[in-house]
Amino acid sequence: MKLFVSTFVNKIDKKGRVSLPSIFRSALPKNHSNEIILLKSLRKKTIEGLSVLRVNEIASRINNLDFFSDEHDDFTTSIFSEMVPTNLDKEGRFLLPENLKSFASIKDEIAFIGQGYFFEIVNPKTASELQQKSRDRLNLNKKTLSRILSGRDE
Amino acid sequence: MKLFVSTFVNKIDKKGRVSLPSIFRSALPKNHSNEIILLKSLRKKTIEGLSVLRVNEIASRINNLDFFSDEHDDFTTSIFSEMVPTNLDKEGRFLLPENLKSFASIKDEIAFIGQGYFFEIVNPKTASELQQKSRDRLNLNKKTLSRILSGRDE
DNA sequence: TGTTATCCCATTGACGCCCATAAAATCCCA
DNA sequence: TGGGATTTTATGGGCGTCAATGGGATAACA
Repeated sequence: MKLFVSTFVNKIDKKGRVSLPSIFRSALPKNHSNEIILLKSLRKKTIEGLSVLRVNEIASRINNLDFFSDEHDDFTTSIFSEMVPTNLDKEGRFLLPENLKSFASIKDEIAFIGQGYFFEIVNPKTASELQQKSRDRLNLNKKTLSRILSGRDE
Repeated sequence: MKLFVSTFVNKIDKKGRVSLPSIFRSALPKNHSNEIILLKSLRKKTIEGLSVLRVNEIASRINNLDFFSDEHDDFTTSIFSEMVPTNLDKEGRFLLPENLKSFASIKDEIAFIGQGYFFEIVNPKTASELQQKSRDRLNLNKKTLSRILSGRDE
């Protein structure tokens, strides 16, 4: 499946390396199968993990914005300038830079949260909190919930 | 039949494996005939079993939501991050992860309840309770029942 | 030349593959 | 249509493979 799904908790070793979960690795595009891009989330204290493919999509969306708008500048600054391209080693591990670790309050264990077209990196406790809160909010909004899950288009 | 119908109770062996009932296996799409996706139900303490096909449908519905809405985030988190893609072995068995077992109070026997386009996984006692409740509710609402069964659309 | 990143090899445990068997379902033919 | 023969299904268990992790050694870099 070419989607990032499921949740995994892995350890950070003494050298600062973490394994990207195997099924996330297999969701990366074949021609960039050992490259991911890390980015501080704009809305939460989490790190987003993106494939090269995804970054290109984001780039083209930004490209469609008016080039001279403030919005355009804000996006290019907040997003492109903050991206951290990262390579996986032969075993599928990568290094999480210190500033990103502290941004997401990550110490020695890290949770990978599949979000479909990208994934989130947080500390494990935050992961289950985020999941619980999302479920609670959806249950308050049953109409939408059943529309999505049942397939009725309205 | 390309539908999940009927109810079955199977055992979980020492290694944690369960057979997916044969006719459920034959309801899986041919190109993903040994892959199912497990998902905690958003409404009940049960597990839903989905085919890849079904997951793709759900994914595309989520994709149609406003990309920057909180609702979108809640869905990607509640659904993508909690999906458990699972492969069947050559004998048609799969592993039910511990956290899902405890979520649905499953020990060493599990009931598969056909739901048409997906199936439910619960413990056998819950299965018969659920079935009885559904029947009771339908009987209280005979008008709807006959509308559905006769095919009149209103 | 000290620090950081990558390679390479080892270990461990989980999972998938293979083979076996008994019970159940299906077939088949008189 | 009955009942034995054959196939399929559910289940059990051994074993090899792969993923996650650890750590020494080498290479890149500043």
